[in-house]
Amino acid sequence: MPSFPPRVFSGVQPTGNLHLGNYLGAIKKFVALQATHECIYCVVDMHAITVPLPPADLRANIREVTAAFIAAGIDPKKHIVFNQSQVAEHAELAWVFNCVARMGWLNRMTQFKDKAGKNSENVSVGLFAYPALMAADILVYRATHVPVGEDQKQHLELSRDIAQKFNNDFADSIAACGHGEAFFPLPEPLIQGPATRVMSLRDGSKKMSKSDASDYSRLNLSDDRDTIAQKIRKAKTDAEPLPSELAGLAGRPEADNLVGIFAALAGESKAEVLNRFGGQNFSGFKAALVDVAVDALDPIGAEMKQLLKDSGHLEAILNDGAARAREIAAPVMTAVKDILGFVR
RNA sequence: AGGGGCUUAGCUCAGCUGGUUAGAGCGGUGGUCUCCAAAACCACAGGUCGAGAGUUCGAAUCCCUCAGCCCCUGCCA
Repeated sequence: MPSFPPRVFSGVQPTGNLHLGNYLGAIKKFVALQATHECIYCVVDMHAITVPLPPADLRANIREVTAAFIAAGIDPKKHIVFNQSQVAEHAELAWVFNCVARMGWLNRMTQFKDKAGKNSENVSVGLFAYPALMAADILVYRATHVPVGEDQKQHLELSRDIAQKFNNDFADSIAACGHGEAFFPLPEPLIQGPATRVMSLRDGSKKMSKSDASDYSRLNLSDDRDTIAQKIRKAKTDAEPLPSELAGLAGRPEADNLVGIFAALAGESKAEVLNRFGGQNFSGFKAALVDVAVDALDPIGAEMKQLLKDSGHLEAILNDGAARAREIAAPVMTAVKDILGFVR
């Protein structure tokens, strides 16, 4: 396998309010990677329409995710921030990958099975083909590293399968076109730091989700400080005081979750947090948690509000990012056409 | 395309042969309780009954048209 220059790609779907899970699980990591990698961060609006979404909502959500990227500290000048639909090469390569991927591979995707549920006959073809578009998102930049959460790992593995099958099926043509042994890298997951799986504030066994019926289940990036405080105060706990040791969190999902959130926001380990709060009541711990949560989230929310006031500025950022993304994607797509045998 | 079935609260569904302010469970919101929560209890909110037209004193319920979805049988590629 030849080596490819390192490049990070990741995307966030503009499908609803961004919450703490999105921030700790993705955006915060995107920010950190800027220091060490060339990064491309994409608002994947084409993925958002695999499920019904009113156009006005989609438009607003794209701006919101963009604002969150910037507010959280992503630098759109040094790196690339854009929305997917502006770079047609994503769709173009996705079609090619639809023809590389096998039905059987996609049938195994647990996220599809979850989302489709018993309505599997009634969901869009796009939802089924989603992983092929995701593979195209990554590989149209020949990205080598993808920061993903646990839930996206299976999709990334599929991207690797697609890249490998493409390299394999067209090996002769790839070599003949002067690309050596492999045209696409096999993108690797970047799962760094403690696994920050943020759970619902109402049920420690469920992931924090934008679709939960109760807004008390999540901390939104747009929540003001009073809302953050109220949600934490109402968060589910249990009857015991906090343990002093990590082992004491076993079987206590809600306590574990709150400690995990505290640790992630304060930049400490869970053990350090327990060292400090072990033996204390929840009311005291929650008060401290409100402080760290407000310190971490309120500035981002405030900056987002500012940015959202000027949609022209946000669009300029997206347009500029799209133009620079296209410069990378277009030659890759041209090479793919040559490899496949398309006449141009 | 033809035949059959379905469409009632956020979700799952009741509403018999037309009759007063359309219900339940779950979920949601508020309250009591609790170190904060949970559980429990109390209260509240939310539906133009898929859309439109019609019969009738009166339609979720009957007739017609349309749409969406599901199943079966075909047709085209």
